[in-house]
Amino acid sequence: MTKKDDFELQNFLPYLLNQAAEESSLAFQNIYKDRYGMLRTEWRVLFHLGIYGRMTAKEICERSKMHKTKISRAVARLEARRFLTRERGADDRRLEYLELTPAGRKAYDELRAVAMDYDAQLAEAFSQEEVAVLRKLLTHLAKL
Amino acid sequence: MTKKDDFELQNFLPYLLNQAAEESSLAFQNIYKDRYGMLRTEWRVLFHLGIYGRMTAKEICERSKMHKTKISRAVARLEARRFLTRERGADDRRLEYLELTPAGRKAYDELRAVAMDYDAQLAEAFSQEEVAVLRKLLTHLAKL
DNA sequence: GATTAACAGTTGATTTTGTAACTAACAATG
DNA sequence: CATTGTTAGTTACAAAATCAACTGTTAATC
Repeated sequence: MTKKDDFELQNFLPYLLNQAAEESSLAFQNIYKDRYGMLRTEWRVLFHLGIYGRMTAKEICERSKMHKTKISRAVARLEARRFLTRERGADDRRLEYLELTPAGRKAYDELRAVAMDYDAQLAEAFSQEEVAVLRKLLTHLAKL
Repeated sequence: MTKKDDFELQNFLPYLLNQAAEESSLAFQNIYKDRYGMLRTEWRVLFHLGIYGRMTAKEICERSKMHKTKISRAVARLEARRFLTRERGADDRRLEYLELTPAGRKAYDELRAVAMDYDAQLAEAFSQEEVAVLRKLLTHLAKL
């Protein structure tokens, strides 16, 4: 209850990031979960494919830092819903190229709109410059 | 592989936050897990008590947005390690006031140092102003 | 003051995740 | 071209998360 260290809280970046991510995910989740019944892992995979287009699970793994089994299962669920297709690599048959179906892209577009709404709220509370800095640093931290 | 939407990625704040939080947690985890054998939920509870001092599980729940069962179990583990003590509220016996023991505070102090090292790395890559903006906005997003 | 509702926290059942061991495909070395 | 190693992805099992139902306590209403 009594604040002991308030100032220093600002210095705990891993803590702050977790707090902020959890908070935003919950808010975002309230919308997409009811409407799309999609788990966090699933929309993250969907976003990767939507943003970058056709790619393999390995590539999603490297970019997202998600565990490969998590991706494997999210891909299976998204495939079951006909949101993506898999295609074995012609010259390397270990690889599976993933690509959104039209239905998958539609879901992505809708979720993208939700995410952009969420972003728009930020713009109201902060200056353009501040939001730009936030995005720049987050992008760096996420090592995209 | 082919980028389709690169520009728009910057707009997906919930996505970016998750990426950044996951990445930073993994880096942070490599240090604290081996050294302290502590789970993410546990250090988050520890941080709350370290930062704010004595408080109830309910308050941690509200601030952290973590699920109350997660907190309940993290508290039990931290208590088993003698990192905190519980005390029933005198006038409301439903409440349990949690407080770090000296050992708990020691662990917190050490983890805080790790977190601050992590932060220091950021300072090398970005200007003071940028980092300040990042912290300000994350604090706002986390609704502390 | 008895009864019903609300709240703090825990426990148990189910779901999701992580770890490690596996399959299948390719690459490198002898 | 056989053997050994490596890589992409899956699966089995163990750990941890969520959800719902529970205990014990306080507050509200009759």
